[in-house]
Amino acid sequence: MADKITSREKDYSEWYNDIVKHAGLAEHSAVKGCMVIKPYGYAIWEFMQAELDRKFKETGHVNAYFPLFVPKSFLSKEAAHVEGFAKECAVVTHYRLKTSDDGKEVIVDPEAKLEEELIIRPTSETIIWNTYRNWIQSYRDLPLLINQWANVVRWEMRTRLFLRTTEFLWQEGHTAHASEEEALAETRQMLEVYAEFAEKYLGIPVIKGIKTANERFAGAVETFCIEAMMQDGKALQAGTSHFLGQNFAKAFDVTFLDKSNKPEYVWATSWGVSTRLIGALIMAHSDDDGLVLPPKLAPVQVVIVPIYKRQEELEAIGAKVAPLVQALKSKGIRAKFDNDDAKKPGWKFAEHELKGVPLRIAIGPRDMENGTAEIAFRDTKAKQSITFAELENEIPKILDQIQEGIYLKALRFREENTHYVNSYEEFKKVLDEKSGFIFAHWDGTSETEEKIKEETKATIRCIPLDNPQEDGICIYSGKPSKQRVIFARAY
RNA sequence: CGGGGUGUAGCGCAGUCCGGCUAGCGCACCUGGUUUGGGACCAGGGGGUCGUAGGUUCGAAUCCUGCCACCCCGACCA
Repeated sequence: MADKITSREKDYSEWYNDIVKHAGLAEHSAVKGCMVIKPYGYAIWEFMQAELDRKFKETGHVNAYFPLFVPKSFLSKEAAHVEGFAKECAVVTHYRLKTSDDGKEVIVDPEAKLEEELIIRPTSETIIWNTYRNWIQSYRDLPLLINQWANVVRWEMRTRLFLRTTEFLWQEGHTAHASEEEALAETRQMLEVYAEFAEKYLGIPVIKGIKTANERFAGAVETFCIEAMMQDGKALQAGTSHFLGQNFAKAFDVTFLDKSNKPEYVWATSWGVSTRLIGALIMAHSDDDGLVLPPKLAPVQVVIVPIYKRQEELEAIGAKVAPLVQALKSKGIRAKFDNDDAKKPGWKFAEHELKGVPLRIAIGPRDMENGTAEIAFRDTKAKQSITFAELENEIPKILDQIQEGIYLKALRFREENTHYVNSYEEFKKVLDEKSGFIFAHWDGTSETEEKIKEETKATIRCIPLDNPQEDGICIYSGKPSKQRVIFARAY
């Protein structure tokens, strides 16, 4: 195995970068903080999109598209919202370029200054609520259940491929409801959609919870989230669903007439997941040999590598394999016969491991004689011989088994790295020596959360839903507490 | 924005300290041959404004100044 990939133990960040680069997922672009998502990485995003889009439609949502640009004045209409995003907005000030007087370069035409600057959306609540005002008049117009697939820009100081880039791709759902109960139900429903997607597709176990005031979305009344654990024990927020109350309805004057002909402000939600999920996928499952993909999101699920000496042998293997590939494709399985004559088997093995292909099948002269094949599992590295005739029926089962195995491995990892502590000393010790999720009592104040963050870099990731209630004392302040919350260092 | 590091062929690097012939190596690529059950081998070949702009010098990848980009560690955040 060529040492293309830095080991996780040696340098976790480098390992992550190596995976992204060598598996061909993305690369840095000529624009600071922005990435080029390469075809292999984008294919994974497309599988995510397809499944999420299906789930959104199934729950009654429709897609629409709103502008990239937001008038500056819109952003300032909701106080908490503007405060949350003001520091990271890209601003368009001019609409024309011209050639400089010496003819050597292109400059901004000072004559072409915009009357009102345009913000490149960091999220679309404002432009959408400004639009919804015109769409909503009566309770009969509700609920309004819209999603959009879009790019957004947040001018972060420090970026990391997929995890935090200046521009990223996401979906943002924005819904309007006639009652608080209904909006809350929608918020919870979409959280469930995300959680199920994370566990069934990404193979990543997540904890559903509520954010504390410090971590809440700017402009939300309540932020729900799914939190995942990465292999270095750090937490990653994998999706959020916000109950916005009537904050944006009031800011943009969105009212409806209820059944008794009384004007009421609309209740709102918004929810989103982004290309960050690709980063989660990498950090949850991959190993020192490369990417490990759950079958449901793998662009190639099964690769068949022929082993041969002479051209006739390759042709014979090709002829044997073609009906299998066809049969698998008709079952919806993404199978590939890697008959590239320029690469040797060993090279192909390494390459497909690097790219995370879940299942590899090798067929050589011995197999041709015996009517067998060698199957190799990417996730466990296990290899075994199987009769060729069984492949067609076994492969779908094996892929399901791999999908499940990846999830269970991640779940076991999370359980092994979840700790319960009862004192601040113990808290700091566990955080430094073991990392992971720490369940501890907290007095419920922002001040305490702030202090702990300053001193340890750990934040409250969430208060789990259906959290068991138990009396205890806050590890920091010693004040009484009714429940434990999850602390962790986070991405 | 602070601290540290890097920028030389598609990729990975040496050369830079101490300026000097035609800028080198591995991988990849092209041609031919031998190979093929875990990143094959031999022979021949193509590919470079040495990040960029300026300066010093007879002469700059090498010295000086500015700028740009990226990586790692912080602060900010999804």
